[in-house]
Amino acid sequence: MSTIEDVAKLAGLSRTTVSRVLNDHPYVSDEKKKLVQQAMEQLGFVPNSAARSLRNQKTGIIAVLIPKISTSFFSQLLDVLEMKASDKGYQLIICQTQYSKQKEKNYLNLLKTRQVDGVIMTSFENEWSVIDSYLQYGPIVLCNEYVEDAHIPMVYINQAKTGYMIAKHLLERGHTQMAYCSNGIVSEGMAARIHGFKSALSEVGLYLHEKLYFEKASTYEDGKNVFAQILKMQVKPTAIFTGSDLVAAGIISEARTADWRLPGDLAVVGYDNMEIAKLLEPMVTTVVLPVEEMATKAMDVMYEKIHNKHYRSLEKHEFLSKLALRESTIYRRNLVATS
Amino acid sequence: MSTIEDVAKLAGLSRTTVSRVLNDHPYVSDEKKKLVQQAMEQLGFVPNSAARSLRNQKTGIIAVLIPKISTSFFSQLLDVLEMKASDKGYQLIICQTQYSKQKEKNYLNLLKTRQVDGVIMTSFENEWSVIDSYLQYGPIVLCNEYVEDAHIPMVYINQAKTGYMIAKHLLERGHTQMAYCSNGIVSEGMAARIHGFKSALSEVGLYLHEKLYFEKASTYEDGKNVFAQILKMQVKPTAIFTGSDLVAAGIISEARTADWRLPGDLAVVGYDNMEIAKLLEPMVTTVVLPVEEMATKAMDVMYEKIHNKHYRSLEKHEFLSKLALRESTIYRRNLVATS
DNA sequence: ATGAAAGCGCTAACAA
DNA sequence: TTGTTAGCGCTTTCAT
Repeated sequence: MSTIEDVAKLAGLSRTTVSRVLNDHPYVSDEKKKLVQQAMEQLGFVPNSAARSLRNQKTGIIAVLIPKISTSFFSQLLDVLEMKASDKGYQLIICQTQYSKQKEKNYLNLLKTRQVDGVIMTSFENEWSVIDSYLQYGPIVLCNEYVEDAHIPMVYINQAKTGYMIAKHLLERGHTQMAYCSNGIVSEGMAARIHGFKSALSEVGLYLHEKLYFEKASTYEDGKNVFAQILKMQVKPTAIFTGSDLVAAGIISEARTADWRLPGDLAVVGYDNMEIAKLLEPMVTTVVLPVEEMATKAMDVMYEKIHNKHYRSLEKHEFLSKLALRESTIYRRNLVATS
Repeated sequence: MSTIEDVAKLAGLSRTTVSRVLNDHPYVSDEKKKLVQQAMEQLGFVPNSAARSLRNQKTGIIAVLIPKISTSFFSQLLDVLEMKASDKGYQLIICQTQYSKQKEKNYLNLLKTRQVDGVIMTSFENEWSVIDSYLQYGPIVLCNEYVEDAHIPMVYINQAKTGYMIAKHLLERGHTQMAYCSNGIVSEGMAARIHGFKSALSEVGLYLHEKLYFEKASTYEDGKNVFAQILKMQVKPTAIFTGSDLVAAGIISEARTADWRLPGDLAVVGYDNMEIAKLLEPMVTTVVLPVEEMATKAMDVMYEKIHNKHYRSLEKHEFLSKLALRESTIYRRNLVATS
C-alpha cells in the first residue's frame, strides 16, 4: 500500500505538492502535476480515507436509520437515498433499528464517534429529548416523520391532506358510509390522516361511524378479519380505506369468497402502492407515496446541513401523496387511465 | 469534542493508560481504571473512529454490493446481513451497482482506499479477472453467486438441485408435460437450474419440449404473455415452473380469466416466496430461498477472512432451496400443511 | 503498573 | 509555485 510519501519520493517532490494535485488545488505547475500523476499511476496510489477523515474531520458517510429494511416502503426509500447519496459522493451506512430504543441509540452514537457526518432517521423510537441531545455532534434529518417539538429539518407527507383526498375521492364516487382502518401506530401523522379523512366527511354533513373505525389492521390476515367483522354488521359500509395494500388484499380475498362485487358492494382503497395492488382483482386504488421526492429532498437538506454546520434549524419540507385510481373504487368501464 | 488527551489530563494520568482502559488491556490497576472511567463519563468522551481506523488499519465497516435494494430478494438478504454484521460489531455500507460495471468498480475501490475491511458481492457485472485484482486490498466474499474460476469464498444455492426438486415435485403430482420459464439472465446458476430440471425429467424418460421453454420472463406482464402463448398451443403443458412469483401471478391472472382450473388444468410453481405467493388464489407453490442461512454464512466467512488475512481461499458454501407446497400444485383437499 | 514518544497518512498554515 | 512542519486522535513499543 503506497502512501503520499512514496508518490512524492518517486516524483521527486514534496508531500504537499502531491496533496495539492490530489485535491485540485491551484498553484501547481502543469509540469509537476504531470509528474505526480505519473508517479501515482505507477504506484497504483489511492489515498487512505481514514487519514483523510482524521485530518478533515469528515468522513463522507451518512447513516440511515430504518426500522426494517425488507419492508417494501423502506426498501424503496433506501433505494433512492442510496442513489442520491452516491450522486453527491457520499456513502450510506445502514442501521436497522428493529423498532428498538437501544439499537437506535447505538446507531446515533455513530455521530458521536464521528464515524458519520450526519444521520437520516426514517423513524424514531426514543423520546425526542434523547435524540435531540445528539445534535451537538452533527446534523440529524427526519425523512418520513414529523415531530412537533423537533428543531431540525423534517421531510414528511402531509397526512391530513392524504386522509382528506381519500375521503373526497370516495365521496365523489357517491359513498356515504365509509370504514377506516388504522394500523395501530400512534403518531402525529396517523392522527392527522384520520383527522383529514373526517373533515372531508363533515364538510358534507357526514361522519365516520365509530363501529366502522378499525383500530389496528396491518396484515393480510387483519384484512380478512376486518371483512369478517363487516359481514356481521347491520349497517355495512360501501367503501373502506384499508391503511395498507396488504389489508386491502385480505379484505378483497374474503369479499370475493363471500361473492361481493367490488367495487359495487364495497369500494376499497389501499395504501403504499405495493406490487400486489396492481396484481389483485380488482386492481386496487391506492395511495402513492412521494418516496423519490422525499428521499431526494432529505439528501439535499442533509448535504446542506453538513456543510453549513447549523444543525438546529427547523425546516418543514412537506410532500403530498397521490391516489392511483384503479378498479377497486371505479368500475372498469369508467376508468379512463389506470396506472 | 473531547479527546483521549483531555481524559488523561482530567484523570491526572497518561494517554497510554486511558487507551489501555479503553481497550480492556491488562496491567491497569483498578484504582486508575476507575479514575479514567470517571473522567470519561464527566467529559462524555467517545473515541474518534477515524483516528482508530488510521492507527489500527481497520475500519469495522463492510461494503455490500447489491444490484437493486428494493428488489424483494435483495432487501431480504440485506436485512439479514445487517443483523449479522451488527452482531459482530460491524457496520454495513450499501452499494447499489444498478447492474453497472462502472459502479461496481467504483464501489470495489472502497477496498483500495481502505474505507472498508471487506466486500460482500451479491451479484457481479465485471469479468472475474477485473474483480480478482481487488483481492490484493482485502477480502471479497460472494453471497448468492457462484463463479467457476474465482478463488474466494462463495456462498450460493445449488441450483441444479433446485431445478431437480421442482421437476420431481411435478412428476410426483403426475405431470408429464411441463413448461419452464427462465428469466433471461445467463449465469452458471441459471444453467444449473434448468439442467437439474431436465435431468429429473430424463430419469423417467421425459424431456422438456422446446416450445415449452420460455427464455425470458421476469415480470407480471411477462407472465400474462406466457399464458397467452400457452393458450395458442396444440399440446398444452399441465404444469409450469415460472422462475418468479410475479410471472406466476401473471399466468394465474390470465388463466383464471380464461376459466382454467388451477391446478387442475395447469399447476404453477413460483420462485422466491414473495408476499404475493400466499395472497393469490390459488396460493402459489413456490421455491423458498435460504436467505437467512446464506447471509449468516457470508458474514461468518467474511469475519474470518478479515481476521486471518488469507483472501484467496476457495471455499464453496452450498445451500439448498425448499419448496413451499401450496394450492397451485396441490388441490386444497390434498394439502396437509400449507405454509 | 505506568508513561514518553513515535507514527498511522493526510492537509494546511506558514515560510521561502 | 513549492517545501517545511505541525498535528488530526489514537495505539503501541520501549523504557522505567
